[in-house]
Amino acid sequence: MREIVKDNTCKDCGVKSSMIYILDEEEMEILCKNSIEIQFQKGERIIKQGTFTQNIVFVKSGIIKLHVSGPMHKDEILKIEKGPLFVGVPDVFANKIHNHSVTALSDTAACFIDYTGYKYLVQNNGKFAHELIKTLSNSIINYYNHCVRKTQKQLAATFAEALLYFSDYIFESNEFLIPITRVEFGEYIGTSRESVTKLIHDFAKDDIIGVNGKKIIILNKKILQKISNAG
Amino acid sequence: MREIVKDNTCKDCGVKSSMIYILDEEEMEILCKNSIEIQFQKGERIIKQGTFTQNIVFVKSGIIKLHVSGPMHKDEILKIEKGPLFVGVPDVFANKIHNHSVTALSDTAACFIDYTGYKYLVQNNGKFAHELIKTLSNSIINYYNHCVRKTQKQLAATFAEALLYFSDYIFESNEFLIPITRVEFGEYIGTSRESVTKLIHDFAKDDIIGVNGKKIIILNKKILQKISNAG
DNA sequence: TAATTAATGTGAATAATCACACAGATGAAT
DNA sequence: ATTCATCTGTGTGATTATTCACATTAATTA
Repeated sequence: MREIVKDNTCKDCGVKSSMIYILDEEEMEILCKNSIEIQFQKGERIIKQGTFTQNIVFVKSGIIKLHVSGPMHKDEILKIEKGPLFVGVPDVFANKIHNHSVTALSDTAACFIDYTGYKYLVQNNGKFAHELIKTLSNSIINYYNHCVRKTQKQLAATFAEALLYFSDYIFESNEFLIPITRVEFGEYIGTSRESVTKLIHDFAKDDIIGVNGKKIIILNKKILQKISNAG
Repeated sequence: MREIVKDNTCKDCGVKSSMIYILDEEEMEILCKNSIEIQFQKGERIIKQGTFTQNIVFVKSGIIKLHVSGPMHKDEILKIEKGPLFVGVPDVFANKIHNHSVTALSDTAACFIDYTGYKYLVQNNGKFAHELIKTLSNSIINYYNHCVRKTQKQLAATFAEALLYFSDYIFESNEFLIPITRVEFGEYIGTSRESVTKLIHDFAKDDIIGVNGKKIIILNKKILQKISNAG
C-alpha cells in the first residue's frame, strides 16, 4: 500500500509551503531530520481521529478531506483541501490526540514530520511562529465564515457553492470528477445522500450542470454563482 | 457611555491571562505602554465587524458574544464567552479588517492593546508565541466540534447543550438569567425565535427547567444531559 | 403618564428534511 | 465471468422545523 521514499532531502524538494521559505539551511535540517515521505492511494487514511499526535503532516500533492466522527458516530467533512498544505497542526499544539481524521481523496504524497522539531522552530524562530499564527488565524476565520454560510444559506445555495469550490479552487476547471461519493457530499454540505441526488438532478434538469456519474460539467456558471449568492 | 480608566498599570492588574505570566517586566511594559481600559455596558459593541484591526482586546471581566453578519445580513452568534480572555486575535493576524463583532452581554471591562506590541512579542518571545499557538489551536478544535454538534444534533439537543453551557461554564450555577434575548438564542443555536420559545415551554412542561422570563432554573440536569447527549 | 418600541407567546398553515423501501449500476475480489 | 459489497436514483409517508399572523407583555422614552 504505502510506499516510503527514502533519502528524503527536503531542501531539494520542489514542493514547499510559504512557511518553509523562512527557514535557513540549518533549521530546514531540524525539520527534515525525522521526516518520511509516504504515498497514499485514494481512500487511504492519512491521519486517524483518536490516535496520538506524533507528527505534523505536510501534504505535498493530492486532494484530501478533513473529517470527524460526530456525536452520533456520523461522519462529517469539515474541509476539502488540496496540497501543498500542512494538516494536523492544531491537534499537535492543542492536544495529545488527533481530533479529526484526514483521508486521501486522490493519490496523495505526504511527509510525516516529527512534531518536536516543528515545535522547536516555533519557539526559536519568531518569523516561523508568526507565519504559523497567520495560517491558523486564517483557518479560524475561514471556518467561521464557512459555518455561517452553511447554516444561513438554503441547501441549494450551499450545494452551488460547493460545486463552485470544486470548479474554481480544487480543480480550476469547469469539467471535473467529483472526488467524493454522494454520501460524502451529504456529509460535506450537511444533508442526506438522497437530497444530494435530488439537487444534482434539479441542477441538471435546469441545464446548470451536466452530469454523468461522478463527472460534472459546469454549463452555466453565472446562474450557479447567482444561486450561491442568493442564499 | 464609556469610561476610560487612566494610569493603567498592567503589572498591578489582578486579572491576567495565562499568556501574560510568560512575560518579564520589560515585555509587560511593551504590551501595556499603549493600552487603555474601557468599561462597556450591557449591549454595547466592543469590536465592530468591518472596522480596521488596530487593537487586541483583553476582556478582563464580563460576558460577551462573538457574532457575525452572515450572507443575508442575518446575525449569527459564533460563541458566547466570559472574561478573562483575548478577543479579536485571529483578525489581527489574518487581516486588516475585523471579520466579526464582539458585543457585551453584561457590563464588561476590557483593555485595548495596540497590536504592534503584541506582534513584537510574538516574534521575539518564543514561549509567548507558543502559548498563543496553543490558544488558537484549541479555539479551532473547539469550534470544529461545536459546529459538528450543531449540525448533527436535533434542535432540542443543541438547546439542552446551550443551557448546560450557561449553567456549567458561564454562570457555574443551576439558576441564572439568560444573558440573551430569544432572538439571540435563535441566532446562537441556529433556529428561529419562535422555535426557541417552543423549546423553552416544552422543557418547562416536562419539569426539566423552571422559567420566568429570562430567569432559568435547571430542575433536572440529568435529563438535560441525556437530551444533549442523545443528539 | 402616555406613547412607542422591543421582546415574547401561540396556533395553524407551510415547507423542508428524514427514513425507509426497493431497484439498478458499478467496481473490486476471487 | 461471477459474486458480493458499495454506491446510486427515486418515490412515499412521517417527522421536524419554519413562517405567518396576531395577541400579549415588558421596557423605553418623550
